[in-house]
Amino acid sequence: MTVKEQGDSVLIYGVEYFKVSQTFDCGQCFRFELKDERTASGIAFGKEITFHQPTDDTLVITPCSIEEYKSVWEHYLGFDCDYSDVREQLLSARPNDMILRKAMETGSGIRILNQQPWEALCSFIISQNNNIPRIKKIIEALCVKCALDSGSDIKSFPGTAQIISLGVEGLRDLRVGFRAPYIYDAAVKFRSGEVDVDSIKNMPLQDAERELCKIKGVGPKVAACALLFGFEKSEAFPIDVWVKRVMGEYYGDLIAPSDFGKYAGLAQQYLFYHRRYIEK
DNA sequence: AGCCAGGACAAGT
DNA sequence: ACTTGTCATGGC
Repeated sequence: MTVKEQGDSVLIYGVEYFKVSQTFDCGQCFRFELKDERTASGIAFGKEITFHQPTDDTLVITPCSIEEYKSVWEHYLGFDCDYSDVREQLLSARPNDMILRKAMETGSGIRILNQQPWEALCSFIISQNNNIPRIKKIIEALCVKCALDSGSDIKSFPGTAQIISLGVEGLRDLRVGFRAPYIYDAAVKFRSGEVDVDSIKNMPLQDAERELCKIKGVGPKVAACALLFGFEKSEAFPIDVWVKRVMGEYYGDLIAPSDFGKYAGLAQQYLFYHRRYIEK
């Protein structure tokens, strides 16, 4: 991939295995909207940003400098990862898996985003027993409320301190329902360091999961999502209702996450996307 | 109108 | 160790 600066944008050429539409509309992040099939706008890392893909192998990031791309967006987008190599490793882990092959085709433009740990965890606590449109709505309301309270002009994802000052009742007012004490407990444990981001990143998967599950309202599924999307755990494998369907219908429950190897999380995302795609 | 949603938890087998 | 009811809310 080659990168160059042009005006207030960064242009990237030689993009592979990436589609704005699939990556930002596959249920892994909740703060981006598709303006059209080739454009997504939203907020991440406290910055308003637009990703536009005029052709399949070109990406335009606005506003952005080369330095910002290198320090923020390259890793966020997973552009520092060789997807043709990763996909080969997936295929060699499952040489005769025609379902996975098919799913890798339909979702070939999905990349796992590297989101900020706290945002990922908090978002997926909100996601439990909830649907994607409403998850987005709640997160937006939360960000608007906190931006208002702090007098910020940009709706950054609120930090743990802001969540704590909202309090459980303040969270309830945002219609998060029974998740209010969960979000609050997560903020407290993150802030105190009882749950520590850096040490979790350095733990093996099962230990990391156990750490996150010390938070009230965080179970195996929410933990797996946070680990995959926010803690760079490529082997984390979230099992929600859709993936459960896939595993039952296609594999007859005769498969385990570890069968997909080191990049099980990406396989999961392909399968999740494919199964929901078929439904529509 | 009623079922369901990127679940977790407590209580009951 | 598995099942079941409950939780708050609104999208479809």
